[in-house]
Amino acid sequence: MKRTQHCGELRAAHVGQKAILMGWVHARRDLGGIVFIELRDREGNTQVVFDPQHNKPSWELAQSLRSEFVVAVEGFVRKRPEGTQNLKLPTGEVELLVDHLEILNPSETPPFQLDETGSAQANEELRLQYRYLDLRRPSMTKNLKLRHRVAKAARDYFDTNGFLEVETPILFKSTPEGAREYLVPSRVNPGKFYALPQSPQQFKQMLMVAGVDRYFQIAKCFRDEDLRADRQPEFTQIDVELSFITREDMYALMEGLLATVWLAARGEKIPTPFPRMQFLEAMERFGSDKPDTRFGLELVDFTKEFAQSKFKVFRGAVDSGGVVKAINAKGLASVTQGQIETLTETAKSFGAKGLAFIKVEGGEWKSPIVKFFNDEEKKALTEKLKIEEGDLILFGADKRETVWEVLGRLRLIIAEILKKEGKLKVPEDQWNFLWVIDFPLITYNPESKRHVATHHPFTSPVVEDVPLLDREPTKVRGQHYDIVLNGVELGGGSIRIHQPELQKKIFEQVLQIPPEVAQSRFGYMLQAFRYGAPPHGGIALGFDRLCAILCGTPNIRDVIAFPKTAKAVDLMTNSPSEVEPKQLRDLHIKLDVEDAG
RNA sequence: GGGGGUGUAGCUCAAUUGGUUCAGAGCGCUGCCCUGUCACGGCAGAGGUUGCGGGUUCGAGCCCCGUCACUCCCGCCA
Repeated sequence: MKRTQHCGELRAAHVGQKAILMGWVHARRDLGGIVFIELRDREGNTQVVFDPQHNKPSWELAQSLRSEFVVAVEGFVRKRPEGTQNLKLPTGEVELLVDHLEILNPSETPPFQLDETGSAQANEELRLQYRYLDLRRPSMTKNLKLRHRVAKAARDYFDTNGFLEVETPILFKSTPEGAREYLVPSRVNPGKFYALPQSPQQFKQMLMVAGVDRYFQIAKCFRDEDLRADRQPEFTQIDVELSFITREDMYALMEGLLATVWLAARGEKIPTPFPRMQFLEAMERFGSDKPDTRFGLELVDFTKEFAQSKFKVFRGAVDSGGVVKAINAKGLASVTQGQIETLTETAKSFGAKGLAFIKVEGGEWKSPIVKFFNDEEKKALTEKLKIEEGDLILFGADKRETVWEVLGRLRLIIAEILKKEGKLKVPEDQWNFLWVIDFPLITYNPESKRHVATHHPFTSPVVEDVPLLDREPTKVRGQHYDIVLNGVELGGGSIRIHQPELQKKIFEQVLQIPPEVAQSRFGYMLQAFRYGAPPHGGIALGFDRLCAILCGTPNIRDVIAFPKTAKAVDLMTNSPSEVEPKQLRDLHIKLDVEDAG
């Protein structure tokens, strides 16, 4: 038997034709005299009918069918009797009357039910253990398909625009800057290791030196860091690099890509060009470099107003060079003491000394601090925060970075609370794309007491800021850009340094990497740049995150066929696992762990 | 490394303050009945070391300690 159609294909137009379908028994409805089977494959469901008056042997065999049996059915397509059409199914106008049934493979009773209309979904641990069953569920199949369509649209887009897809090595060199790497021991080079790439960054820059001009890759990347709902140890990036471009070229290119992808995946037109926001503005208004601009709750500055305040906490912050900012949590005066405590704890965990607040209730400001405010200060607050009955005002007064961080986090928490209480609507299908630009090239890290690259050390400074590199490196802006969507960092990139002297200066003078270390890690790069490296720049988008957003799930595991748990374990294959002593001997590795197997 | 949540039947969950619903419901599963169902229906039935180990108590699914797994967050992710 050879399959003639898939299970989502038959329509009224096929009525009268012979058809052979193959698939899984999705549901069995045995009415005693007549048996209905809903047959499922990747493309959909079709009702097949076993009628003893039509074909007795098939009907008899159909008694033994159970969930998830794999079967082939041969029969003819007929219109369902009047009144029995199922408008919920695309194939619901017709059914297949079976002449011949073949059980290709029986199935044990699945550990969880695969239908999605009935009982609630099984927990994720079980789903991951039996991922091959979980992926049969139509909602997961839908995610796999959407992911494919996005990848296909991206490939076509890049192809149309003159890009070459080039694969880069998975076995790479260890470069301990940045994320922790997965190491791979080399058998033929005892004691030496490869590392799996955190990204193809250095290779794609070498491809530019190689004259590839326009490169892209849908690239696997690896980071041995702790996981999150939106972070897996191995993940996929849409990786892009071009020669002879400016930032403006990059914005237009990526806007075109995302518009293409949204059209392909969701059939939606998204407006381009995307708005742009400077890093400083994002931090001042939203307390985040990836602001969700779908709702307000913006940070409002009161540094000037409280510079002479009698309230010592605010005045002290201003006197020592800090800022005073506030947000109005509209309608949250109903906040409980417990919630205030939680918010205060959150604020403290991000470096605040406390959390000053005002509840506006019953026409008065209820707050332990309001007695310190004079009329002018109250007036400024009322006007700039548009204070009304029922509002809750939260303050941050500290170093400006601390206030950004604290109020930025509180803003998101408050939005969640307001959403739950129905006081704030954040549309899920509104797409607020945003370029965040003009990041500082260099950030001072107080813990290591040295300057670090905000993005990565290959990012080119803004040309007119280069003279500041020696005197005030943190004032230098980088030619870096992030693409943000609804508060999620979709990706980022930069125009790169292509001059060997400037690159060497960044490594050695600014980032204080010892020359011999810079030479051993990046020497080949500095050398390559001496052989006519074109000006170039690139970007990388988080492909899993992109797909998750398009699928409407907050969890990237839902768009990855075989993801790992929060402890980086694959529950289906039980990896990682112990290895044979011989394997370790071959690799010249001795273990130093308790309970080693 | 730290903090929060969860763990009871194959699955999803319930079980008032520790004590007459000390193990229950729906779905699934098994058997029987049923010729137009599509969340089919009806009848009957099987199925439990309440994650694991300890402790407190006259008595623990519930309280305490430890541990394991999953999950969310912080740190981390150039």
